[in-house]
Amino acid sequence: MFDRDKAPPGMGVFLAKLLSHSLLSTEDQAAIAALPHQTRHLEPNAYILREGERSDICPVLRSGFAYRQKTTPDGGREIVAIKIPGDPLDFQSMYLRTVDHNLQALTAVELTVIMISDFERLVQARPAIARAVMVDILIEASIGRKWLLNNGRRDALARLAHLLCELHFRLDDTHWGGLDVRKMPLTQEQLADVLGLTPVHVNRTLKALERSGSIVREGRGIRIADLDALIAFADFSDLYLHRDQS
Amino acid sequence: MFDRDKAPPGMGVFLAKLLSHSLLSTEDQAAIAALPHQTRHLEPNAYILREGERSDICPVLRSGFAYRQKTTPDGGREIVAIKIPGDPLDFQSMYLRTVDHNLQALTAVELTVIMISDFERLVQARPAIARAVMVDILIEASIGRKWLLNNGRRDALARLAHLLCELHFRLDDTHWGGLDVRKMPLTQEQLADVLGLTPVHVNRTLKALERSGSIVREGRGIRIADLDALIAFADFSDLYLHRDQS
DNA sequence: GCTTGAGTTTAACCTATGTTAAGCGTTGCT
DNA sequence: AGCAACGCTTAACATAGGTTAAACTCAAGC
Repeated sequence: MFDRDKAPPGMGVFLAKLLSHSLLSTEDQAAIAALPHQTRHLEPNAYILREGERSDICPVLRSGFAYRQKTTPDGGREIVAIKIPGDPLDFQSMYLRTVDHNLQALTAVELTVIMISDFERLVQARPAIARAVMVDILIEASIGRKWLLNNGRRDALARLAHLLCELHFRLDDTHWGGLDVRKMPLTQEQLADVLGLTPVHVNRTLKALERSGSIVREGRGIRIADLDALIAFADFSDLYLHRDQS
Repeated sequence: MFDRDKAPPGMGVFLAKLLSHSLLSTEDQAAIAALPHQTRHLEPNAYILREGERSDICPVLRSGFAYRQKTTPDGGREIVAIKIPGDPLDFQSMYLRTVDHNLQALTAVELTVIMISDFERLVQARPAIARAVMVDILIEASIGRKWLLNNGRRDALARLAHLLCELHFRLDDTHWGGLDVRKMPLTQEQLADVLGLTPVHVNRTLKALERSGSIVREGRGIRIADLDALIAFADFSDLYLHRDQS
């Protein structure tokens, strides 16, 4: 799904992501591109942030996937957000003292790491960038509300279909070509942790979706075979993704 | 729980709320207090915002309770946020074109209504206020993540106990004295819509909590009788409320 | 080309929560 | 006072999804 070699250098994907929902002047864009930053590579499941920590970096996902996760004391885990290439991973620490969830690499990952202090200066100097940050945060919150609705009130089939639709459209936006690909980044166990189900039931539900013809599974990958059918199962509408801010 | 007559006039509760998590200079506070605004009274269940709408107002909850709500086409409803006196109800429309959920009065409600354009001017002129807005938004998002964890991975008892703890501490912050009161604002049906359960099961679970001695029910109200027990059931920690930004 | 281990699949059985439906307060209205 | 209406309670029954456990697949390393 994601080809590391094709990732634009430096801030490229990040800029593309911000531009997908916000307008930024050439100067704003140049200011972002000029930010001092480091690149970091992480293995799958490596922690980027831990709950309770304080963070002074602003990591951006240059390639690969990541997720936010919270756990219960008895070992339950819930994935509360999935982040795709281009996504900023933590604006929150600019404003709140402690991190309230764990942030982990889902796949092998390349991070662009900016110092919070540098980014803060940028945000203070450039209202359009401050605005883009807000928009990004608000869209993630909107996705969270949608997940809350789905996990609370829809059955396993609808939830799974909805998640696949969401990933499809989100990947579409940043021009990675949607989810019709070999490399589904989530294992069935991780899908279960997103949807609030067990891996066993995710397996059953995937089979049901496949039987319906809306998806095809190729090895461990999932390909959307009939997006309209999937949208129907999910009652999917992309309103909550706020893809229309231009 | 809330006594309308004791509400400070104008922007009082709103200021108190912002000050509970952010530092604002006397000038910032004065600028907020000086904002042109209207007062509106609404009946329980009245809509404040509807999904799909565009909004040009920034409503603040001066008294009473409100909730954000989303529905499925087959009539399922999920409450995705509960707002208490002092809470700003919609900063989002300053940044996003359309509203992605419904916002309704839970009880009878007094709103302080500011024009978005006025508030926007304030935010642009005063970085500390912009910051306070961000903090408020981020804390709501953090609460959403916690709900996602609870609804996905904990049983009915833990979820209900957790919600009661949360309301207790949130009401504590804005000095309404916590939740040991006669007037629980949520009906059992509404509790069910928060927790992703059915009203029948909420009833069973309330009885179980009462049998355990951690709560006492007086008429339709709930009083917390043993906060520590409730905290234990819920595995509650207030970290996610970010009550420590001072 | 064998082994290993992570991930998937399947099956049999279990339970927390949902469903339906009826009866029971309170509260507020006339 | 009497009556709606809304919310609460209870019970009997149903089921989506959980649990456990074993077997299977297949890519990666040796």
